[in-house]
Amino acid sequence: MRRRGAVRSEEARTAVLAATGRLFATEGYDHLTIEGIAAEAGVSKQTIYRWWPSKSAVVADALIEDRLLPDHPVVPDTGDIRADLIAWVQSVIELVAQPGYEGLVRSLIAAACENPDIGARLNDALGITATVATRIEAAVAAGQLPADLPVEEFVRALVGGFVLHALERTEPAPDVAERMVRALLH
Amino acid sequence: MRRRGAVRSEEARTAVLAATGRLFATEGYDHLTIEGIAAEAGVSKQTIYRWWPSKSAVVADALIEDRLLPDHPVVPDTGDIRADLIAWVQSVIELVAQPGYEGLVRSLIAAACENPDIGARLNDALGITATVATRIEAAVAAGQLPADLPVEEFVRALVGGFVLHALERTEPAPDVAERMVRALLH
Amino acid sequence: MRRRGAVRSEEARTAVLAATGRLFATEGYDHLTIEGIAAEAGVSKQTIYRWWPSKSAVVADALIEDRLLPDHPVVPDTGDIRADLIAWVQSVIELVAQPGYEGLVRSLIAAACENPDIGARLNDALGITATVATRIEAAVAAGQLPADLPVEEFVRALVGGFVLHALERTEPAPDVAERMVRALLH
Amino acid sequence: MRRRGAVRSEEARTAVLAATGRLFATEGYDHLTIEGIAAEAGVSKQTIYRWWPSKSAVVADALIEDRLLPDHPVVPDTGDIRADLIAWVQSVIELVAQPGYEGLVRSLIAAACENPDIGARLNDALGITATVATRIEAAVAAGQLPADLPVEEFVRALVGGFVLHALERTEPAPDVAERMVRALLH
DNA sequence: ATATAATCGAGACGGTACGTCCGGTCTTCAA
DNA sequence: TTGAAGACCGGACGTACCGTCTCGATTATAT
Repeated sequence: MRRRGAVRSEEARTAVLAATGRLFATEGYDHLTIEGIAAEAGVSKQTIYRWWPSKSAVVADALIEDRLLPDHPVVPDTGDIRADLIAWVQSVIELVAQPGYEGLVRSLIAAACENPDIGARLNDALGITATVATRIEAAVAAGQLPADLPVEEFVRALVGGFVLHALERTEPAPDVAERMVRALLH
Repeated sequence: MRRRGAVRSEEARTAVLAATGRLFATEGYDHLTIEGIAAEAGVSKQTIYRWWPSKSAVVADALIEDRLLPDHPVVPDTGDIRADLIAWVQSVIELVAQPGYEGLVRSLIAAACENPDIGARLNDALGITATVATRIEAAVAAGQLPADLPVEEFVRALVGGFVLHALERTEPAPDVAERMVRALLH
Repeated sequence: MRRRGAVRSEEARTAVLAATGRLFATEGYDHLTIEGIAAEAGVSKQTIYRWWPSKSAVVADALIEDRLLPDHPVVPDTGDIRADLIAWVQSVIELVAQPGYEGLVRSLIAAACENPDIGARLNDALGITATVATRIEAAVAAGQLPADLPVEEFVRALVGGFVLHALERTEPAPDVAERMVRALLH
Repeated sequence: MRRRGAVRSEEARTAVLAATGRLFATEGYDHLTIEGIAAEAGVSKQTIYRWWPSKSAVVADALIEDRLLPDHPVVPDTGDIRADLIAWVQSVIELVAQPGYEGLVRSLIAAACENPDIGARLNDALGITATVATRIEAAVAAGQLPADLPVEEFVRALVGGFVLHALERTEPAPDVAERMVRALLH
C-alpha cells in the first residue's frame, strides 16, 4: 500500500539522466552544473534536489544507467592471452583517442575523486569487470597464467596504467599497448 | 638590461605557494579557492591572477616546490626486489592511511584531471621516479628482472594500482601489498 | 492568474530601500555601494541586481518612497508673496546648513547626473512642486504677480539658484535669502 | 636658485590635461579613470598622483585651461536686454543640444558635486561671468534694470534654470528661452 | 466525492566565489 | 628629482551557481 500523493515522475528522472549524459560528454564533469542540467532537462532544480543529494550523485546514477560512456571493446579470445590483451589495449587506446572522448576518462576520474559511489563503480564503468577480468580468469584456468595470480590486483594494475596515461596526457607511443602488456606479463 | 618597473615580489610568491600548501592539506583541492589562498597568504587576489592563470596552476607550482606532499618512503634495497617492493608498498599504504592524508591523494588526482602540468608531474609528485623507478632499474641490472622490462610502464602499472585503490576507497586487505606486487611479479 | 514561482519578497525590497536611505544620509551618493547596501539590508547582492539595474536605480526608488530626504519647510502664506518667499528660502537654507545634511543636496544632484529618473523627480524630491509652485500660483491668482508669469520656469530659477549655491559651497551671506528673492521679484 | 633634480615636465602636464579633456568629452566624468587618463596621455599613474591629489583635481585643472568645454556664445548687445538674453539663452540651448555635448553639462555638474574647486569655478566654466554678468551690469547701468538688482543672484537664477533643465533631461519647449527670460524679467 | 498529501514547474532568496577593474602606494631603472 | 613602467594591497564590480524556500497547479490515494 503506497502513501498518498503524486508518484515520482519517471519522465523527469529520465530527462535528468539523459541531460546529464549529454552535458557530461560535451562539457566535462567540472563544468557540469545542477542548474545547467535542470535547464537542459526542462526540469526544476527542486526536482533534482528532491531525488539526488549532489551533482556527483546524479552523475553516479547516470553512470549506472550507462549514459556517460560509449560501449567498450570486448577482449578477444584467440587462446593467446598476451596477443589478446595487446589487441584490447590497442583498441581502447584508439577509442579514447577519438575527438570528443578526449576528456571523458579524465572527467570520470574527477567525478570519482568526489564521490565514493562513482569510485567504487569505476572499474565497471570502464568496462573492466565484464571484459578483462573474465578473460584473465579464463587464461588462468587455461594455465596460461599462474594459478595464484591475484586477478583483481592484476586488472587494477592494467587499468591503473591507463588512468595514469590519461592524466599525463602524453601522446601514446606506437608500441605502448605492447609495452604495457609486457610490463605485466614477463 | 631589465625592463623598467618594480620586480616581482618573491615574498608574495612564496606566501601564495605556502598558503596553497597549507589549505590543500586541510581543505583538499575542491574546497581550495583563490580568495581563500589570497586571504591566507595576505596577498591581493590580483597578485595571484597576475602570475597564475587558474587555481590549478597555483597548485601545480606548489607541487613543484614540494609544498603539497609529505616526504615519501624510500624503497629499501636488500637485494630481494620482491620483498623490497612489498615493504615499500606497505609503508606507502600506511602513510596515506593516516588521518589528514586521507583525501590528499584523491585531491592530487582531482588537480591532475584539471591541469596537464600536474598530470605530467604526477609521477614525480607521488615520489615515484626518484624512488621506485631507480630501484626497479637496479633490479633489472642485477638480473632479477628481465632485461627488456619496460620500466616506465611497469612503474605506471604499480602506481596506477594505488590510484585506483584510492579512488575506490575500499578498506585495504591486510595482504594487499603482497598481492599487488605478486600481480606484477609472477 | 499569476505566473508560477515564489513571489517577490516585500521584506527584502523594504530592507534595501531603508538601508539605501540610511547609507545615503551618512555616506553620500558617491560612497554608496551595492555591496554596502546588501550588507546593511541583510540581503544578497543578487537580490538587488535582480530588481534594480544599477545603484542609481535603487536610489531613485528610495527617493520615490521618501527615504532619502527629511521633510521640507512649507511656504508660509501671509498674503505678502515677497516676504513669504524670503522666509521660506531662509528656512531651507538653515535646514541644509545643519551638519549631516551638508552634502545631502549635492549627493542628490550627483545621483540626478547619473539617472534620468532621479533628475525628473528632483523637483518633487526637493519638495518644490508641492510647496513653492502652489504658493506662486496663489500669488498670481491674487494679482501679486503677473498673470502671464511662467510659473514652472520661475520655480526652476529659484531652485536652480539653490542648487548652484550648494555646488559652489560658499558660505551664504546673511541676506542671501532676501537677495535671491529680490533677483526674481523686481 | 632651483633645487636639484629634473624639473617638472611641461609635456607630461599638458598631455594629462589634453587626455582628460578628450576622455571627459567622450566618456563623461563618471567613466573617467586615472588609469585611463594615464594610458591616453602616455604617462605613468605616479606622474598624475605626484601633481594632482585626485581625479577631480585633474578635471578642475583641465577646466581652468579650457580643455573641457567648447567656446560659449557671447551675449549680444542690441540695447534691448530682454531680446538679448532670449537670443543668448536660445543659442546656448542649441549648443548643448548637439550630439556629443549632450552629457557634457551633466558631467560638469557631477564633477562639481565632488570637488569644491570645480563648483566654485562652475560659473566661469559655463562662461557666465565673462558673458552674461557683464551684459546684465550694462543693462543696470543703462537703467533697463533696477539699480539695486543683485546681479550675482540674478545670474545664478538664470544659470540654475539651465542646470535643472539639464538634470531633468526634458525636451525643451520651442519657446523655453522666451519663458525663462520672462520668468526673470517681469 | 472530497479532503489530504506528495510531485512538478518556476523562480526568489541568502550566500560564496569568480575574474576584472580601478584606486592609491610603492619600487625600479633611465634620463 | 622626475618620469615611465609596473607590481602591490585593497575594495567594489557584476555574474554564475549553490542549496533552500515558497508559490500555484496537478495527480493520486484515503476517507
